[in-house]
Amino acid sequence: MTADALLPRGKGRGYAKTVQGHLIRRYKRFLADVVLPAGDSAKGRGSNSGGSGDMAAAATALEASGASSGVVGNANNDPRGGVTITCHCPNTGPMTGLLDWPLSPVVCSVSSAPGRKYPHTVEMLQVPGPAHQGGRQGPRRGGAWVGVHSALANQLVSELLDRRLLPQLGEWRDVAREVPYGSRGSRYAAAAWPNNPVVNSTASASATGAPELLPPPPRIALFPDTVSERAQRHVEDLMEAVSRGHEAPSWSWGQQLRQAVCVFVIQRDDCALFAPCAAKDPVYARLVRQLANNEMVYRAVQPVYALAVVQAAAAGVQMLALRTSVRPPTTAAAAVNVTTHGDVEGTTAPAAIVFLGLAELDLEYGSSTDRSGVGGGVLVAAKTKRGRRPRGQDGRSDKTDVKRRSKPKQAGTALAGNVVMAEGGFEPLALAGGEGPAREGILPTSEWNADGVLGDGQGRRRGRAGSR
DNA sequence: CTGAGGGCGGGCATCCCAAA
DNA sequence: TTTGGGATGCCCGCCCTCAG
Repeated sequence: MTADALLPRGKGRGYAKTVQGHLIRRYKRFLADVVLPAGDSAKGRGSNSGGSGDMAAAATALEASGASSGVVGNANNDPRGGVTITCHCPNTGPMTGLLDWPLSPVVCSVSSAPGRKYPHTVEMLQVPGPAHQGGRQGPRRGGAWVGVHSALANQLVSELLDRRLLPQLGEWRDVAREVPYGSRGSRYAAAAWPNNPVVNSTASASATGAPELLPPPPRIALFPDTVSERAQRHVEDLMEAVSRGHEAPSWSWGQQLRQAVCVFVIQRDDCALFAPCAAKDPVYARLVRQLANNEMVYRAVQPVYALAVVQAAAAGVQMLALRTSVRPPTTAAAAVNVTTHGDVEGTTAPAAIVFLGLAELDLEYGSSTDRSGVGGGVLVAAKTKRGRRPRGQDGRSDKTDVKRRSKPKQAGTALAGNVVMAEGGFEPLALAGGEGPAREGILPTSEWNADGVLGDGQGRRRGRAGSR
């Protein structure tokens, strides 16, 4: 296995200073309140410093007081023994499964960039270890660190291309970043040219759902953890690229695209598998599955699921899942020399994220196994319950309008484990478990309710922070 | 070099309609 | 008239690209 210390470096994303604390709450999408040990406040500290003792004391005080809410400012003295600050939380998703426990340990970077309202950025969060998966014990030890910074995935792929750490893509000479592609103007993390023309679409995947649903072995990292129109658009663009021989984009030095790669970056090291999350976004899962079924290339470098490899063809979209280990800069593990391969020399920490190699893909999770269509609900373009005409041109007054109308909840019909796609006829998708091959640790579809979440109705609420 | 604008998508206040 | 709930659209902070 290859272990290569990667980010932070380059593109101004270094962690010159970090602080460790405990997450109080995440709210307003991009904000989070974090309590720091007394004395740490907003100054930050060098990446090699410690301070876990003070932090634990602050956490203990918080636990004793039962703190879980309360409005705080940007760096206020907290009467419970610590200092509470407001941080920027650069994750666009609901962070499903990561916010289920109070006072999770977090690592924040401290930026000196002028103009920032909140200098702290939440970079990673620790989830419970196996001994705590069944409860809500608060601060815990030994759990996995999970990277929550979505933009790191793009940077990671770019850096892997720079350092020739993805031999599965063949050979390439030039690399372009943030390349626009497709008729809808999507941007992609990187493109490599020539030898093997490549478009990379990256997605940051974290284990979705309550962790107790995904016990080891094996844990499965699922993506997306919400309905993501953007993720669907990326997959569609890649499919279009390989199926139609898309005209040469501006970054391709005049050559036509022939190969596309969809890269998933798993920002945690406790997941052995990656799978598209049909439960959260059945449309996206269907598209990912089409990449394999359309006789496009699907290469599982670790061929655990040979049935997926069968779908490989001469040319098409390649699916890659990258395992990474996210580590606080203060840990000893991040400060050691790590082994690399090829022409890359060993790197010394501070490492925020370590590339471990490729993860196994499981495209059969969420695949179609039941074509009876029984119990399905119409997902796409469901008519509103009251027949109200949407305002604006094309019936779409803004982007959120589109997003909301695609939500399964508005279909008005219980999904009951199967989702019927309105376009292209009926195509039931068996969600977790279902009629398909049972996967240990995954709840059967009978446990899912009409929203496609846990049967007790708690899953939706658990997956959201700052709900009303 | 600087400023404008787009993208990200859930939160939230408000509007609006159907049913009681 | 009241109530409940779906629909609507702005807001949030940061990063990046592009135009001037």
